Parts: sequence; structure tokens; C-alpha cells
Amino acid sequence: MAVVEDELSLVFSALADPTRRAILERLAHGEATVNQLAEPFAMTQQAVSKHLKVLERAHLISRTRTAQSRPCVLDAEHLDAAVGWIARHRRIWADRHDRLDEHLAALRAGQRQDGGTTR
Amino acid sequence: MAVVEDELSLVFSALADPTRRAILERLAHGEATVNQLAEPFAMTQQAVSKHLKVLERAHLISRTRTAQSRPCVLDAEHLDAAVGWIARHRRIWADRHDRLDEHLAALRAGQRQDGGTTR
DNA sequence: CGCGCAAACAACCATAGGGTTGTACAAGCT
DNA sequence: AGCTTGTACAACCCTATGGTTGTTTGCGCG
Repeated sequence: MAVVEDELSLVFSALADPTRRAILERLAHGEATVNQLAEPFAMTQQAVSKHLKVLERAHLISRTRTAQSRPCVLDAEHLDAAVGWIARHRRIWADRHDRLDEHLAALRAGQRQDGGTTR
Repeated sequence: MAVVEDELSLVFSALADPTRRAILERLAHGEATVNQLAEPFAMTQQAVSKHLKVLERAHLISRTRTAQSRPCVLDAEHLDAAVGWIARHRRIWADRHDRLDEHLAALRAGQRQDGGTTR
């Protein structure tokens, strides 16, 4: 409905889709072409293309125009916006619940040892 | 399209709306009734009610059934899921870009001093 | 008891989102 | 030159979303 959507909304709604999150995960391990990305997903190349466009619009990825194959690379910058927003507001709850540090510490600890146990 | 949407998607898509984020911000400062929440938003109470239902479905808020007024309270638990996912994956980029700690440190620092300068 | 208010429910509308098929186009191979 | 491959574009379908108005319902109160 919003004609021009704000950055944050774009990022969050880009992340709100399992397929796109999976694409990001995949992309985190290196560039990939559209078809490579499409392969594991039981959906057409066109659908993946659309997802990529969404991710691009949210500036979560960028694409190097390489003639035939058009590999995608990640752009972490804009994830910061999202994580920043959450962190900033989590802080308020945390203050109330008095467990800011527990949580963030746990997060950081988790990052160190496990690569992604959840899910 | 997904009949039963996964937690993470629910959370992210709940956050993907400026109105709902504003509601959360507002709610972070304490409980509020539906009408109180609706007031600043130039939209009907019913619309806000819908937004609240979305937030509820994502377990970002819960509502204490208090007869006439039905105030909303926050539930930070599920924000952790979201922030956890991002953090976990940001780590991968960060590893590549070699600035994990800078960013997380900056985030934590930012949390301490500023309440929400950004935007 | 009846009024009034807070919130939800219901029906409806318009648009966006995720998917499909079918087609076009641009580069590389032979 | 002509086929094949990788990707994008277009049109279309269905469902979800964000909003509206209009109508309950449920409580508190004079």
C-alpha cells in the first residue's frame, strides 16, 4: 500500500520468506548463479528470479552483470539496519526484564561455537 | 501461500510494517489499550486491531484479557529468534569481511548510550 | 435498566506477493 | 549461421494483506 516503502520494511519483508532466507544462507557461502540458487528449491527459475529481485530491492544482495551468468553477492550493510532496530528496541524490554546482557552474551557465545544449530 | 508459516517468517513479516514497528516502540514504554495505540495512527481502531492480531500471531505481544480495555504487553522472547537468525548469519559475512566484532561492539555500544537515534 | 464506550467480528475492496507458463533476448559453442 | 543455455519479462492465477464501513458484544456506570 505504501507507494515508497522504507528501507527497514523492505529488509524485514525480504527476510520474511523462508526461500529468501535460504537463498541468503546459500549465498553466504559464496556467489551463485540464478540457476544454481534455483536448483534446490523445487520451483521455477523465474520464481527465484523474483525472489532475487526482492532481495536486491532490499539491498541485501547485489548482482554483477556478467553477460550470461549473473552471479549474486551479499551485501551485509543493510542487515545492520534490521539488526540495529531490533537490538535498539530489545534493549528496552531487556531493561525491563533485566536480562539484556544474558541474551546478547548468549547470542555472541552461540555465534562463536555453533554455526546455526537452530532449525 | 504456506499454510502454516514458520515462526521466523511470522516474526519478520510482523516487523515488516512501519505501523507495527511503531506499535512495538510505543508498547515498549508500557502497556496500552487498543484505542491508545490507534490514536496517533490516522487509521481506524479496527485496522490497529488487525495489526495487533498479527503481532500476537508472531508472539511479539500478548494481551491480558481485562474485560473492557484489553491492554497489550510485549513479549521479547520471539524477537530473540529473529535477532538470533540475523546474528548467526551476519557472522558469516562478518567473517568474510572481518568486522564481526566491530559491528557487534558498535551495536552494543549504541544500545548503551543512545536510545534510538537512527531514523 | 438502559446508555455508552472499548474492542472484536464480518463483509467487502484494492493491491501486493508468490507462484505458474510461455516467450524473448543475449552470449557462448559448434 | 544456428542451436543451446542462462536469465529476464509478461500475463495470468490465487491467496494474503491492509484498509474501510457497519454491526455485534461485553462491561461499567449513572
